[in-house]
Amino acid sequence: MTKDDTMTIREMCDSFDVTPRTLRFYEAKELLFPIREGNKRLFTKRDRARLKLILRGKRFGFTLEEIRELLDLYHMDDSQVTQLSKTYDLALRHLAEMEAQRAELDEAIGELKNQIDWGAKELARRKRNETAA
Amino acid sequence: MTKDDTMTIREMCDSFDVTPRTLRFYEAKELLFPIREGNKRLFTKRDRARLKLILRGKRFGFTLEEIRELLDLYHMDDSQVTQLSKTYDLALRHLAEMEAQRAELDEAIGELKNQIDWGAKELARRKRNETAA
DNA sequence: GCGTTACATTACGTTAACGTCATCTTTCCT
DNA sequence: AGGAAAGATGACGTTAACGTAATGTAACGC
Repeated sequence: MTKDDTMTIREMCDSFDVTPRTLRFYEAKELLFPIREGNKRLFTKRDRARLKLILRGKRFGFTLEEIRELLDLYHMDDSQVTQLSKTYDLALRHLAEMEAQRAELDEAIGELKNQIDWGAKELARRKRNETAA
Repeated sequence: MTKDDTMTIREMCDSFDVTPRTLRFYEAKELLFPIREGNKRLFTKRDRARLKLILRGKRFGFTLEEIRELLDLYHMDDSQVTQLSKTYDLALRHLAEMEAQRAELDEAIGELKNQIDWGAKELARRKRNETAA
């Protein structure tokens, strides 16, 4: 990482385990805004923060478009505050969605554990029978 | 639902809020196994249980292929127990993945709440300034 | 000087998960 | 009988999120 706190595309790829194509794609979709030095991209701290959120959002099953809208909340400067309340509503909806997701995840984990217990017993039973035979 | 506990494709669609195309697609992918009466599909209780799990899995971001493998654990009869330990391992991996997902989800919810609080304060500040002006 | 990286742009290809016709039976109603 | 209604099959279309190949250029090592 250079002294001016920017990273090349390769450094970004190594840090976040993504391909160059992905970063260029995200720029085209206006999720990232690397500055240019000549024609080379330089990714700022802001880009890195955004990318972290993008990758997290993806793991939760949000689309890039949904993520793009949410990112505005995290990186809003004074000049954009006009849109704040709209974004604020969006964030609340996402929060509700995520908490519902967590509730269902808890339930699913419980059920899966039950099945695994059943599987464990089943394995034990088979072993007994083998030994007995 | 008929007396023999089966449902037509339409009843399934209404119950689970999916399209006929989706159910036929899942059958083609061997996720569901409706029986046939003439050429009409009849979905059993087992199909309904599987569909519920399929839709849940999708909400958690699993692919249909991943889900298909997991379904075997939930619907294993004695004749299939040979593959049990393989499926058991798979289930354990999925469980680990889901618990990791929950941990990250908790963190993300926390951060999002912070941002929302910031947004709420920002809105309040703007309102004060408007009133003051 | 010049070859090898490192990066760029352009453009066509790919996979998953269905959507959307178009065209046929089967069945039920009047 | 005859015409909707429900369901089936087959095939092509669509979107998201990149992959991949072709081609071009700028800087760096020796």
